Amino acid sequence: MPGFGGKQLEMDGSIDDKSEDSPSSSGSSQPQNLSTVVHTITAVPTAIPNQPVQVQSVIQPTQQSVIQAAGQIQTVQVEEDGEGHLVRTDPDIEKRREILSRRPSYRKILNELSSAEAPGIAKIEEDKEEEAAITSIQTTIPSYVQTSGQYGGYCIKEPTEPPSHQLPIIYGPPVPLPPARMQDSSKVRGIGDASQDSSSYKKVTAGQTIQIAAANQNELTTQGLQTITMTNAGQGAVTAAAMPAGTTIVQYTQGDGSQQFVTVPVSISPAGEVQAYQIRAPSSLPAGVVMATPTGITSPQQLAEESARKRELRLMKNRYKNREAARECRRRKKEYVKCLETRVAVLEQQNKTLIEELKSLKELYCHKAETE
DNA sequence: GGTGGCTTGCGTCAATGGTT
DNA sequence: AACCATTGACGCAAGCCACC
Repeated sequence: MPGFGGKQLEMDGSIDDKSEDSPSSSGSSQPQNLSTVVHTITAVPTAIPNQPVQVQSVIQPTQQSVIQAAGQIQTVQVEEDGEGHLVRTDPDIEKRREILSRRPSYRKILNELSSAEAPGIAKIEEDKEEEAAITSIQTTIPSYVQTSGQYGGYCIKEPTEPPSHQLPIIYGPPVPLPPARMQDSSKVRGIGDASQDSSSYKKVTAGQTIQIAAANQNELTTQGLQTITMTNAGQGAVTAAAMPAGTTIVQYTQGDGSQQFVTVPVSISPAGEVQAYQIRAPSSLPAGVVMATPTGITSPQQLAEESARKRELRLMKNRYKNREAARECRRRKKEYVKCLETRVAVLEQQNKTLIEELKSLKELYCHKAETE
């Protein structure tokens, strides 16, 4: 961190470099979120021992500024000029202001701390290379496809971290599992949170017929879906679970035997018929996820259902990535907290040392005064 | 043993700001 | 505008510990 090793102020860089009484004379050029300037005044001795203090005169508490902006504290160097003014010596003030205008991230903060502070503190690493090398995700076949048992749903195993562009995302409804399998419930996630009402999910048992008709047959042969062949109910491989808001997850088997799922807004008639929908695979969706768009939506209810379906699709898309992101975020946060704790320990130790030094100097002074 | 409180970690969603 | 990265908030589950 720039400024370590010298007399430091924790501030946002908005100290006026020369003005006497109006430290905010440069405020007009500051980002708007720096408006909450705290004119608390304190000095922070450097955390790095053996570094020369650059300010010769003792800076009184009233001459120092701590300015917090957007939750981020920046440390800069200042020196006192001959007239008792604080003069900032940090050369790239503008850069700092730019940085401060952004939302702080644990990665940035910790990296700044690490780069300038203790060499022992490791930087938060960028994305590891091995993550890009992982290419597959294990999936298990839905239990209600594998067996004719009473429990529907399927498990998703994620032993590795596939890159998003290769992720064959497979989603499914919440799974009511027998007690013996509930021990693994943390790995069983479906569309919607487990906390959501699963009563609206229903299983279409083998033997029922589900027809999904494409408005344009070419729609099924675009965007990498050339190999799709639906297995029909006669093979017992087509299942559907009605989602909230009238959408439905349809699972089917491709020609190569792999499982695929389609979310469609479906109203299944008592006769088991399904309305016709366009099926397409937008490029924005991960591999393995196709989107079905109902044709001729007119009523507000249908619009609401459509928006709910779109929302679910969006959440589907983001779920896996965000899971990984949350892990990383938590890891960075922990590292950041550890770093802060280390820094606190260093500063406490230094404070002790300074107090001792002050004591001995006082004693020396008193002793000298007595002898004179 | 079992029960309740606490901590920790995880997955998910939403909000926000940056990037393309 | 759409997409992406980051992070706070929330709920849940598991582990731990003290207490009964």
